[in-house]
Amino acid sequence: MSNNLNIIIVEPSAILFEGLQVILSKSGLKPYISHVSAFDEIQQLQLKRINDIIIMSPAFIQNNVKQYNALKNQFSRTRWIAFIYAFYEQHLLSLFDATITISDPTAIITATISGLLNATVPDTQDQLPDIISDREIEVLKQLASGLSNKEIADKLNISINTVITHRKNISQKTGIKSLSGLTIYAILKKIVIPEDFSD
Amino acid sequence: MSNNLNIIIVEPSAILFEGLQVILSKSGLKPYISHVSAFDEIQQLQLKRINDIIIMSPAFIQNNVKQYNALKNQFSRTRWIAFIYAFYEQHLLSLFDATITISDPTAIITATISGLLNATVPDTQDQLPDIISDREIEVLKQLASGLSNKEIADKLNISINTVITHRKNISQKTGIKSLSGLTIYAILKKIVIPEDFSD
DNA sequence: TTAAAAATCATCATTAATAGGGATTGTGGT
DNA sequence: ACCACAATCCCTATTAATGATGATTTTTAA
Repeated sequence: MSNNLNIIIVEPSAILFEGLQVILSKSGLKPYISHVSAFDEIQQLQLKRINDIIIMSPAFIQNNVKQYNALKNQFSRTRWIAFIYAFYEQHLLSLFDATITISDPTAIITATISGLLNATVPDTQDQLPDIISDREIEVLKQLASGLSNKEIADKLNISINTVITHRKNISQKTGIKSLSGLTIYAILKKIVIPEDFSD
Repeated sequence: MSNNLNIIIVEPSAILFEGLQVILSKSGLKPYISHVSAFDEIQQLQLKRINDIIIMSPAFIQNNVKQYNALKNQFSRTRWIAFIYAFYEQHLLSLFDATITISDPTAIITATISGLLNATVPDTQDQLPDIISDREIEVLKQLASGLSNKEIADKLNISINTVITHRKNISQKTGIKSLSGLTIYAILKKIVIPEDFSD
């Protein structure tokens, strides 16, 4: 088995890419590092070896899990490392083989990658269940944005009864009954972004 | 005026420090860069020149605004740049002279620093006002946790009328009427933490 | 080609919340 | 002593939301 380690960093931020590159270069793993800025560029790559590692933010796959799973199947020997600098849900992180955090010291990062290289390839093919439907997400979004059932009905051009039904289904599926709970759920699911409401 | 730029990066993350250092080195500003890991270490530094720049996360001053303001007074010629890789409230960011985001490209970062060096020193001494009272915060917390007016009344051992009044006052002070809006406000003000509701 | 979801709409009774208004007591500051 | 504000309480009318139950029409996946 060839020994040269090939790391692809998928990261639009110059700071993060450069920082990771420096840390990895210092690690003693002597990796060949390449850089792509966008998730879509991964498809153009040729990844066939067990020593291929992709490091990227879970943000890329957040609304793209299907495409990610397809890529994982296509590049079955590749190891995928989540590079975390914000909160992500556990089920998203569980789709990766390992995680690196922005605050990890060099030693931990090196150990994480070494650990991956020595480990056997796991084939847990967890699928994260997108519990709630597209329309329900739309309703939840409006809900978390502060609109009343009536306002949502008007905005989405549906009857208020439909909104109420959607809402009931959302509550049933998530087990969350309170509006504030649903709002927090919407934030955690990145259906709404708190920053957008700074006024 | 001496021309040598002195940048102190206050950043515990090795990745972020290294990344910033690479970007800054590439910038053409030819800075002398030093590294401290903790906020407290700033006090030990000797900063007297107008070409001293501190780059650090707003997280350091979040619960420490007084100490930060004291340092700003002590090192009055120093420029302070917020290094952002998470959401921070505007009033916190306004305490800085400039901001750098993790996703900023090299050119923007260079321009930000150059801009600071050419600008006159502003002396806006904003203090962040805590608009809502202790009891109101308590009510808001319960509200954002999903309790109804009645439940809050029972939990805090007050009448439901009092809860409603508190709530009215909160809405009046913040200008936010919807429960979801108040929930987001509570999250932004760190009155509740979304991660605590992962169930 | 079916069966299972998703998306739509509805009624009725009950409970919760909102928008007004007003009131008392205590405390900290000038 | 006075003012501002926090914290407490109350009322009424109106609007909004919930729970329970039911149904039809599209989509989607096996």
